[in-house]
Amino acid sequence: MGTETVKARRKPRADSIRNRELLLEAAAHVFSAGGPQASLDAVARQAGVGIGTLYRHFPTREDLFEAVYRHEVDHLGELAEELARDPDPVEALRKWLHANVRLVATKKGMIEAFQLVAHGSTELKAYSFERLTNAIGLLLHRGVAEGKLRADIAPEDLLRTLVGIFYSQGTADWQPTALRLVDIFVDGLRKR
Amino acid sequence: MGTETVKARRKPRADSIRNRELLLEAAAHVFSAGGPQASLDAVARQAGVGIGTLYRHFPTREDLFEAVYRHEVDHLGELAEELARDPDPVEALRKWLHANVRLVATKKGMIEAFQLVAHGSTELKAYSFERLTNAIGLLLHRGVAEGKLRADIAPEDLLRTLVGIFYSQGTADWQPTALRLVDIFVDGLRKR
DNA sequence: TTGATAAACGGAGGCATCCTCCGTATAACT
DNA sequence: AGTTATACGGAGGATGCCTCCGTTTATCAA
Repeated sequence: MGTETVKARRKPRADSIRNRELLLEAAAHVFSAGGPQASLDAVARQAGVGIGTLYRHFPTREDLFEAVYRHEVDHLGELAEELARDPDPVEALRKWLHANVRLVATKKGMIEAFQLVAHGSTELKAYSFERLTNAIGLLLHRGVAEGKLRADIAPEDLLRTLVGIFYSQGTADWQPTALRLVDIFVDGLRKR
Repeated sequence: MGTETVKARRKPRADSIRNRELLLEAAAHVFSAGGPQASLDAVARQAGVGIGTLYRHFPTREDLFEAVYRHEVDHLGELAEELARDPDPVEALRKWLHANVRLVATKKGMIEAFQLVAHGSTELKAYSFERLTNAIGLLLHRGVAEGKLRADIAPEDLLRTLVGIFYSQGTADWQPTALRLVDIFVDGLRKR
């Protein structure tokens, strides 16, 4: 009795971690261009790894979708932390929102993939919502503290507005409009 | 000058028309079970025609989706015209709404396909909306004329309510709930 | 360092699906 | 009954899916 049940686990191999990263970047690229039904062989090729490696990391297409999505959300979160050190808080907020527009524009094919996977995982939705809300909160907070932004808007509201701007837009050539709407909105947030 | 520019076109071949119909029915069946990514070979097999015939009628998968959708909408329209001759107008309305629930339930896989194609064709959306609104109007009108139904509801409102009932339902086992909601609603429409 | 070994890698291969192409069949017309 | 426009079927080459396993390599203990 009382045998060692906790296996002393090795730390993950460096190549494994690296390949996972390569795959996520390649997948974002390929799905952006080809939509959700793009070839997984193409993803592996783009990443420069074997197809077996792809399947080991992401057994199903949905697993890959989900991981890519998380990855992108995390990127936005990190970008917010970076921009939080920008000297001009209003400009920082504007930049971050623009990054969102650019992301959605570039990754149009990916969005469809997300809609497919989002149906399943509410956990994923909750995670994204929280992560993005925090990112916005970070940027808003500084602006308010420095007296440059109005204090009466919650991060959730801003996020929902952003989503609304994306959602209401049709397919073609919506990007300039979305950027304009974002600018107008940010301008409205400015404290006079 | 003035040469005959209008070619005297033969009337379409009977087998062509028949095969088209067979394909649409087979497609509804196969997509219902297998979702939007179901094999087109399977559709042709189910219809009992060659794969070449399928591709001649519907060059792309989306063409097939769209045609199947139109076909189903037309079915609902025809059903409404049939039910309009039912002696009991309230019962007729109830039957028609139930047919809608059953359609959506049976053709769950198809719904996903529609969402994919609906993004593209607003023309299709407009067509469906009009056709279904007319169907409802037909059924409502008789009930109102005979003093069996309240007069203060527009066909569009009923259609939107129906869509709402479908949309708000989750995935599993929603059908009984939807039927119950429809019944409650129809009961509410009854003139006391 | 140097094995030992758990962990990860690559890609061949078998099977499914896609879609084109063209020889054959047949319905519509005369 | 003959002609011809039109449609049919399905073989076949290309591509994609996913598993399986022999090979490679990073980690760890000595």
